[in-house]
Amino acid sequence: MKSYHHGNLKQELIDCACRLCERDGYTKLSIRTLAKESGVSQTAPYRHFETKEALYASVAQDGFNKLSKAIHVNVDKKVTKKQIVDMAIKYIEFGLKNANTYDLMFGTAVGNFAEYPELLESANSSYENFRSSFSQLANDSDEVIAFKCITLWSMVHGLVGILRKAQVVADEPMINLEA
Amino acid sequence: MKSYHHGNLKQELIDCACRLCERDGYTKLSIRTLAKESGVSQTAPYRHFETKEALYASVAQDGFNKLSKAIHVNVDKKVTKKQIVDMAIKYIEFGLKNANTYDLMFGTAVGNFAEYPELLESANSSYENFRSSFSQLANDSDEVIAFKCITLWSMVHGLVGILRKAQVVADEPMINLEA
DNA sequence: TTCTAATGTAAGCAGTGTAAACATTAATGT
DNA sequence: ACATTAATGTTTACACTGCTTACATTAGAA
Repeated sequence: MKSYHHGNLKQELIDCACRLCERDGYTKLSIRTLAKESGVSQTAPYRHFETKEALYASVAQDGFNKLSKAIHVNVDKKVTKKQIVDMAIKYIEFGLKNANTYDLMFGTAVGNFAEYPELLESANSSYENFRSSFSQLANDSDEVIAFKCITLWSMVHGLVGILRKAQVVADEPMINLEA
Repeated sequence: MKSYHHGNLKQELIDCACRLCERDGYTKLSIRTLAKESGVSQTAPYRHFETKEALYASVAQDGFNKLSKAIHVNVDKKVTKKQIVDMAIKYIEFGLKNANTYDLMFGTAVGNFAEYPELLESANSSYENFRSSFSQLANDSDEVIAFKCITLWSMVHGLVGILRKAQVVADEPMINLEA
């Protein structure tokens, strides 16, 4: 006894897409299977996502929101070096533990964030986490803060990529975060 | 007056794939259009590439070979810091100028390099360029050399990713390599 | 209660990767 | 020189994809 209207389809599609993207990688995701999973016709998702890229954008947005939570630092008080290092480690852990979602966030599947304002805001908000932490670390100019951001971000982002690739190439992890 | 056999199909497919992948991104490439481009039936490519991933592997391999050339340093004599910095810059330039190919080399499109021995060798050879440069820079232990490699590689690899993403987000390049 | 916008369905198009059966030719062994 | 075999090409077809169009149902506003 289910009604014609689903009631909460959009959110259910997003949740399901997040799950499947992280499990199998976003390339394996099809709108049809997603619709089937939600017990709805194969074209119903198009009422909520104009294109597949728009769906990807929602998954990526969810990823940035989770990333923000994972690396969040209390910036009301002064921030210590240790907290910055902690943030870096949390970032790397996030990248490795949510590898497939991470690809969606930093890959080319979503071509232009500006087309998805909510995604853009979530992404910028993640960056703001970085920025405000550095601004509470020392009395730096905006330029220096930006430079420190880019430096650390490049390091952790690059490390995530390299570690994953090294795993593929060497068939065993170079660094074990559990240890 | 063309013969039944093409004569040089495999290499022509690779060349064409490299061109199209770099121009449009590897997701836009289809085996059928590739076949059409070479004036051959749509299933002919399968005589030379078992799967599409195998074709990607060839494109990625070509990318690693070009990367090796781009960052190559003469390691017969001692290597200077300036040469290392030059290498880093060349690497970043390569990543930004061959962005789509770079995705194929460091993304997840080719899942396991070990399945493509030639690709694996080209990739390892690129790494060896890094390693041997550092080994001619100072009298370091293998561990220290490896650490320096990972550090620099993470930096440049991460920077390539971040700069590209920032371009997407900010709609204008943060750093202009031409300047 | 009527009208409209939101949300669902059905059918179908053009394109995809790839498998299977068959055709042609180059290479090889006697 | 000729028969055999392996390499390389073609045809046909299947199951799947993103997405469009036309239509059905229903929730909420007038």
